[in-house]
Amino acid sequence: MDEPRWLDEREERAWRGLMAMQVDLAEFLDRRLRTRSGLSGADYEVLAHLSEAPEGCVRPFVLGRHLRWEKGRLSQHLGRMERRGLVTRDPCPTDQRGAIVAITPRGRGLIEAAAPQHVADAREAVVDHLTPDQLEALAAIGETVRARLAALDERRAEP
Amino acid sequence: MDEPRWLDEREERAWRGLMAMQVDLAEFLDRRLRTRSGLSGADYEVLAHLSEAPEGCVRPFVLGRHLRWEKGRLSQHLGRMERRGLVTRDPCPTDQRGAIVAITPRGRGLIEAAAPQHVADAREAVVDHLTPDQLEALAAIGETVRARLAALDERRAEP
DNA sequence: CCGAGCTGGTTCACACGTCAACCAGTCGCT
DNA sequence: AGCGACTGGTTGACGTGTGAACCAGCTCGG
Repeated sequence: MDEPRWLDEREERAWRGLMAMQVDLAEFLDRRLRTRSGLSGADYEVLAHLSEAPEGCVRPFVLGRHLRWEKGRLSQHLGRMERRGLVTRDPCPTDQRGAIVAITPRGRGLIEAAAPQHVADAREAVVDHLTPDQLEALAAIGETVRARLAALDERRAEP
Repeated sequence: MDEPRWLDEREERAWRGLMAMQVDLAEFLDRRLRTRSGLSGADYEVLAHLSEAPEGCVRPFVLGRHLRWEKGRLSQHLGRMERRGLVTRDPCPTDQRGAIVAITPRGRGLIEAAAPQHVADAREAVVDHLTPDQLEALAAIGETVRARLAALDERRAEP
């Protein structure tokens, strides 16, 4: 276990580049979203899902599965969004313990205004400045890494 | 402004891949660090910088510049780290208003144990599973994106 | 039909980040 | 020397994420 195998120069550049890009990009996107639309990244994801759902309403646990959020987080975030009038929560008629979240007109208005802006941000920061080859490479890398992480997660789940 | 220009399929794959990888990877690294070393990502970065400094001590504002953290954040985080005995804060002899942060033996022990683990995590999740070409591509992409973000930031700074 | 266990949700305590206000010490200009 | 601007740092309010405890309703085997 005391055989570190440090990164060589190429690996170091790639790794540091990835980490730095990750931080800067997340910060940029979140700030843009927040200042232009008054939404956080989390708000955006919730509203995006909700706006695509038929009738604009979903059971929270379904939302949680898609977003891969813990239920506590989701519950709290929905509470805040409800307070801001982006979303409503009503008791579910078919399951007495459950709820049903619906997007409000206000929420829909915000997400519909925010979405094109967000895409423009993605273009401005990343997409429009990479070559087709780089886009392909990025997609492949994302694929690979996510597969690795999923495998590592599974192995942890069933010892 | 109502000309969205949505992403085509290639762009969409790359963008979604990047976003998903970003979330999963951050979560993975942070969890590994936390469960194996009891350190958060933020702790790790602070201790890494401190352990590389001569004498193991630095002025907070220097630390802040390198990490690109806001000063409030840094101050609070150092407070928490001090409470946990990872770090000490003493008044600076040459500047009466300032402080000087030093890593404790306990902090040094933790970071020295954590660092090889962290590199191993980086390998396990990413580095070891990409080809040299992909590593090059990743470095170049990171470079490009960071340059873009820096340019966008500058433009905001001086209208 | 009834109790054990599961599931959907909420809540609490805590760690963390941002922003703005604030304080004291330092610097620069006259 | 003195005053205003700047700088290093702390603090408080608030939004957000994690983990665990908790509760009510559902479900399934005996």
